[in-house]
Amino acid sequence: MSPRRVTLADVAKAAGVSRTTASLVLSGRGRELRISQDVEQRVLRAADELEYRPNIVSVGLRTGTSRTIGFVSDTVATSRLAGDMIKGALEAARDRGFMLFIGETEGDAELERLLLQTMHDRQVDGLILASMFTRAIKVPKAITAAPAVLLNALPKQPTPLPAVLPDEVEAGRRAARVLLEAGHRDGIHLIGAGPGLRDVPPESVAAVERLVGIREALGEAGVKVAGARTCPDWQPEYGFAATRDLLHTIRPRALICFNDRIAMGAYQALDDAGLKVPGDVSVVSFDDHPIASWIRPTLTTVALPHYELGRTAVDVLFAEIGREHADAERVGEVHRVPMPLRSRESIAPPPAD
Amino acid sequence: MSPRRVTLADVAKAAGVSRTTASLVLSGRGRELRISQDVEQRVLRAADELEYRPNIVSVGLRTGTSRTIGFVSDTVATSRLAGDMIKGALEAARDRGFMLFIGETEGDAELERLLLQTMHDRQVDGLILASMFTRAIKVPKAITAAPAVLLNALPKQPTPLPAVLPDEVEAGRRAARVLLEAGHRDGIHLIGAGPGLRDVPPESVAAVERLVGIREALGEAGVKVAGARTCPDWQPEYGFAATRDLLHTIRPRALICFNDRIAMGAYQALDDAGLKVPGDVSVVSFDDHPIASWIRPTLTTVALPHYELGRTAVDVLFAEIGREHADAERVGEVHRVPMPLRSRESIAPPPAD
DNA sequence: ATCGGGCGCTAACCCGATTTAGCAACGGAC
DNA sequence: GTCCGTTGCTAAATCGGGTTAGCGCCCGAT
Repeated sequence: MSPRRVTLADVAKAAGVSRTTASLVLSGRGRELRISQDVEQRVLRAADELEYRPNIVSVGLRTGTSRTIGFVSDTVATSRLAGDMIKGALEAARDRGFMLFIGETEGDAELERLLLQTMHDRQVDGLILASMFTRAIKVPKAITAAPAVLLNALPKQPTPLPAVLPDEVEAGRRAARVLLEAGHRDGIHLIGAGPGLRDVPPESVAAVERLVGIREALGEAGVKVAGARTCPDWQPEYGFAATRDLLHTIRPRALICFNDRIAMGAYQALDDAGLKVPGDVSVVSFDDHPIASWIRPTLTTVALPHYELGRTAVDVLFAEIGREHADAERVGEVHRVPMPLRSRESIAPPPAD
Repeated sequence: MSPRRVTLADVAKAAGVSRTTASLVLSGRGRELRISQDVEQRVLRAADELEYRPNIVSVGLRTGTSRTIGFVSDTVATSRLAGDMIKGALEAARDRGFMLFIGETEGDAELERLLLQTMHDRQVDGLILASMFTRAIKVPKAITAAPAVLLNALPKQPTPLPAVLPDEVEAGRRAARVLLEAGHRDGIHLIGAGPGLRDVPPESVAAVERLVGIREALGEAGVKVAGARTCPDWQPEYGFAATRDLLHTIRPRALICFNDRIAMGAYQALDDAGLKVPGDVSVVSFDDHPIASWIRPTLTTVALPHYELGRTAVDVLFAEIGREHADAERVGEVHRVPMPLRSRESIAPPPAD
């Protein structure tokens, strides 16, 4: 159907030189290997006229490199939350002329093994092992065959793999400070986790770290958390239930919700109770999910920098690929990506009594 | 760092046969080419013991096939809406031992050209050209080098490429019928598009087709659309504004919103006006965006079958790959994937006057 | 004894590039 | 005139498989 691809041999013939010479010129090593200007020009012109493009599969076979990286996740591509992570990785890879293989394991270890194998069969130059939610994962043994980076995940056992994560602790501080700066000192309640560092959903690294940051910032200001309700899952209905229950006992001045979906549930409960955001109650949250700008009033939230996370993972991976010798003893550094604050309408000074 | 991969030569040596023989046995052609049981067993055992896995890059070079398909979209991976499309494609491809290259063009034709080229350089066996929103696209010339399928997109000019699309017309009928079945005959208003077929956002195929279906189903029942408001963009704020304006003039009995984000805005406007869903006003919508089950009352909506769309695209693509000769004269069929109704709480019989 | 034919396997070429080793031609020094 | 060093290029091996053509062997038939 399509005309045969132009190969290096075609270019060489058109330029009247050997394949070797054509290869040398096109790989830029012509100068150092004393190819004459004349020949160089002929090769370049021929390649240009024939619209020659090297067959990457062939190069891959010879050099063992494929200009491809594998992006393996539990459910990142799928989940609508972290699509930007892929986008960041995609663009960073593209900047270097690399393509991305995408694979999903859905948490299945066997599937993960198979997927990593398939990627190695295709000679990927590196791997990004991503998790939808920040959490500690068991690093599969099969991964050691190529440079790799953990994205949004921490290794359960120490490994030489670097990890890229959002700076959740600083995010927690940031959320707390927003309230402090608006003048809040009393009646600050947490919805989703806390008050203790063990009162968190299982496996949620983000919960613990956000909590640490919140308590740190409030503590420095001499402010105490007035109360906290955990949610078994960070979904709107649990945020709604937790807030409704809270309102039965007390009237808060401000809520720190552990994510935007919880905040959405909280909005509904506040609305039911006839309380206005932010006039009666200020709300700050985390993630910057799209709904944060859809609900009314729009929600102030500390954003998960998905795009930057993806980009950073690729950058770190390329540093890893560039590294000469993998040192099995080395413990991978942890790169923290800042979580920016998105200031919107849900915060006001506390109501005068 | 990692020990060298086991190659076919290693297996052959371990089994005490030639590479040819090993290749024949492992590709299953041993029987027809009269390899003895004994040798066959030796080769299989050696391959097993050495954990031999064929190098797909090498196979690709020889056979011109890469067991890989390219998924090129404007912003599908990115956008949180259609991640399931990728998931469906991913799983369907995996079922056949294929991997997915992901690429995004962001609507840039030059980027698209480059991306398709890069994919061809990697010998992809087929391409899926996907669009975030259903729309007519200009099919790039570069695509003809491999079998391809349009996903969620229609070609502007006739092409031999098949297309996979959601069945929006039937979805429109379905939405209308839900209201009819609940007893609604009057006061049905459209938010987002209509009443005329030209009253739609630019380039939106979905709007036109949904509208066709809605008018068809209502028409068959002898019911007239009471009114309609277009929205320049299908976002919550426009749905809110359109509904608020509508409520200034009239009190509707039911709303057909053209997507869930518009419906979310409509909910807010109804709430502001003190109207209850579904007691005062029933609401039906399209897409089954996650918020449809987050807002209260939960929203009845006709779902975009993203997962199925992705799967179907891959299935159609494989049929295309299997096809012997590409017939340039053929006009690609259009495959319509049903949009299922998600019945929730937002519909009730019209209030008794 | 010779020939023909089926059986069981392998040598050798191919895919499209990179890379190593080395060859021919030329010029200058002795 | 010989030797040596440069210059400018190429033959050939290589990556890891798939595939074609055909080789040796044994057996039965002539």
